[in-house]
Amino acid sequence: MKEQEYILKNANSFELKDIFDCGQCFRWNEEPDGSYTGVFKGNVINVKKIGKDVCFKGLCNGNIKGIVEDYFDLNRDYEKIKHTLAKIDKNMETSVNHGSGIRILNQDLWETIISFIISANNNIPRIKGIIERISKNYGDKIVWEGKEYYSFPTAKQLENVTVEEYRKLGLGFRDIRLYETTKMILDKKVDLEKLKKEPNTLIVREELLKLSGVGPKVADCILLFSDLKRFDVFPIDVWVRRVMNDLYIKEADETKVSKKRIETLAKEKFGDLQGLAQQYLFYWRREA
DNA sequence: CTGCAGGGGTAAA
DNA sequence: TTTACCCCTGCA
Repeated sequence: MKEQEYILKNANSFELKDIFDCGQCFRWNEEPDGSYTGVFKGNVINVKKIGKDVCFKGLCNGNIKGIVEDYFDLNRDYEKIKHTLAKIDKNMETSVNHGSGIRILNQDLWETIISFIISANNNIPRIKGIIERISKNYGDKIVWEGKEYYSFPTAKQLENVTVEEYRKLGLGFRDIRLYETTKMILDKKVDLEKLKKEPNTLIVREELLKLSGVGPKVADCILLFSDLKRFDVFPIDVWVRRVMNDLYIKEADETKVSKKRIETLAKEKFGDLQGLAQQYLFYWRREA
């Protein structure tokens, strides 16, 4: 672990609030100076926006430039993506403008699976608290600038954690799901390394659905927000259902709209960019 | 202060 | 297709 710094000059499509508040991640916290500090893949990084430049600094287990280029998806042309989406219709133009600084992070697959299992029927403050407690109890301590941080535990580190211990950390009915999924992954009933190599999104999705606590919505979130990085998925939660109904379907009762109908609509409207479209729409609607 | 609905879904009936 | 599920928060 080495203290390092990297400055990305003249960044476009990169706003801290948009990236960290758009619902994709749970381990970034705002500092008094407006920067954010987070722990990912064993690194502790602080990100600060200075004018149009982005300053990354922290403790890294490799070269910081490579690490943040990968994690923050810096090599993808978001300007082009936004332009394409904004041309679809007025709604997309508005939502893309609202979340113009969004980047879809390449988060660790294992951590993303566990995090989104915890997210089921739950709210963000509580999800963040649970993940923090899991990390503090079972992850590795990292000290940087006098403060303690904890890496997200590996599957191996959770191997002997009991359902009761999870319950004490506030997981509620998700305790058994975490326990079973950890076991399935350790036993390679679902092989995460194989998943990363599988090009067919539908096959990966089927595999993820085998995990306890992973249903359609959580599976799609994992596909989109982890380093599996699939944009041809459309996670449908209450907010996305709401925004899609308000903009395009206009049923009196949005809960009556079938998932199938929303999925079909998303595919024909947004095609292979539907995952990104979902994120702009979701973020826009939730903040409205 | 007590009571109760509901939250970024899943699994079982 | 409907319902219960743990825990916390907001609000009547």
